[in-house]
Amino acid sequence: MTASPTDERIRKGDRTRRAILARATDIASLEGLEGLSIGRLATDLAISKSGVFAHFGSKEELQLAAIDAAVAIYRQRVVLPAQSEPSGLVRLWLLADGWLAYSRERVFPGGCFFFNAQAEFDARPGRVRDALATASSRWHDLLGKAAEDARCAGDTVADLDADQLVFEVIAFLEAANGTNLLHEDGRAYDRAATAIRSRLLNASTAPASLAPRLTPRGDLRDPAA
Amino acid sequence: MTASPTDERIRKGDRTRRAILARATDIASLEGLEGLSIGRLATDLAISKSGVFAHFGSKEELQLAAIDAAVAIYRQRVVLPAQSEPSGLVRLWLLADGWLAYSRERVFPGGCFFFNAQAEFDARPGRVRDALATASSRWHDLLGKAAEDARCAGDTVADLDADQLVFEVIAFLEAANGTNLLHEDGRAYDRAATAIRSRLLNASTAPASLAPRLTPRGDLRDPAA
DNA sequence: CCTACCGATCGGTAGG
DNA sequence: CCTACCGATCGGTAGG
Repeated sequence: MTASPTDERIRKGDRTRRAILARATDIASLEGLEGLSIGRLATDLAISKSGVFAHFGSKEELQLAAIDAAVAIYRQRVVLPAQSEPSGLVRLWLLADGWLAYSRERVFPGGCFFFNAQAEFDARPGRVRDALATASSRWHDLLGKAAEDARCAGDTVADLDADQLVFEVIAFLEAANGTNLLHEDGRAYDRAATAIRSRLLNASTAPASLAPRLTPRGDLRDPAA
Repeated sequence: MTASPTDERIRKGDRTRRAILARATDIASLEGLEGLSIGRLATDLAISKSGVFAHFGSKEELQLAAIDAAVAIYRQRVVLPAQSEPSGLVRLWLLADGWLAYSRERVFPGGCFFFNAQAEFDARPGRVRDALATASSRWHDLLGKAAEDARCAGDTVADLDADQLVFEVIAFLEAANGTNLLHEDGRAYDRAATAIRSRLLNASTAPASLAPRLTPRGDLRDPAA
């Protein structure tokens, strides 16, 4: 069976929707989710304003769809690569190091999509803020689970405060992103990696054997360097 | 000599300007420096739009004036109270603890003015971004000077990396502000205070005598509690 | 500080 | 997906 004209039309609609969202997440990372305007998206993509509008129905729905799209990219880029790692502390490191690469390599041109969106909406009640808070909680929980796994496996000091550790790790990630963007200072990523490595070794019961596994991403991709 | 009509008019103009900027910094902390609109300021203050406009000449100048006003409040509230402290490490603590109080007590209703403004402008070149980068650098330098003072006085380990310590302290402050705003979680401030205290004690050559001086602000104001 | 106005852009709608 | 349109609001100006 060949594709029907209806299938074709649906597929084309999906492609347009994806193109809109790709542009929307980029713009939002640079100028904010509120700075995102339907008219500008239309101009950039050379379609009509109402053509963009029809895909979402309101600006708020567009913002929510952009958040979903950004979550999917984040999952692919930061979360998935670390999921097969069995050791909690090493998984925590891979997640953190993957996040630093995600920020440094400008997967979104304005730096971490969520960093900007959260600062923008943290004082504005509504569905957008709720969606951002949920995404943030999931990320916290993912790191928290890795820390708890490590503790249950006896890889950390018995009285490890997993929430405190996660708070500190995330603080370093966001500070690296923010400092790098505002001051164009690449050392911020090194400072964050140093701080996180130090915290993980401090929590570990076997720092000597953990240390060589906390290598930066670049070393893994290019072992000859 | 009594005040001339001209003096009177100048004084009234100053009062209006101050009222505009007080409102402007509050709005900007909640909705961003770009979300700040001249028309809305005029409505809120019950004066005409061009009346607001005349004080600044452009929206960018209004934004720059709002940053200056926020810097003055920040100085008064966070920087000055710690300046008389002779010990570098204790001064660093007082600055950090004062910052947490400034965020927690919502000196600006949307949390730290600079946290929001920096996330908003860190990817937009221009005078506003430059002013924010300068303010950020001054804050970094102020904390860095306190750390260097401590090191020169022999209060820290000899090979202390002052920039690394400052990076970590600021990371904890901003994470506390962001987490508290997005999740309405007061524990974020305790986590930041715990983390900073731990870092300072770790850097100190005399942690046992330093520890009792790293008390939270509330304890100082109400010793009976 | 005011009124009155400008062109541009905003989100959103009607009708196709 | 389109054209054509709506009221509201934006930053900014003219003239006082």
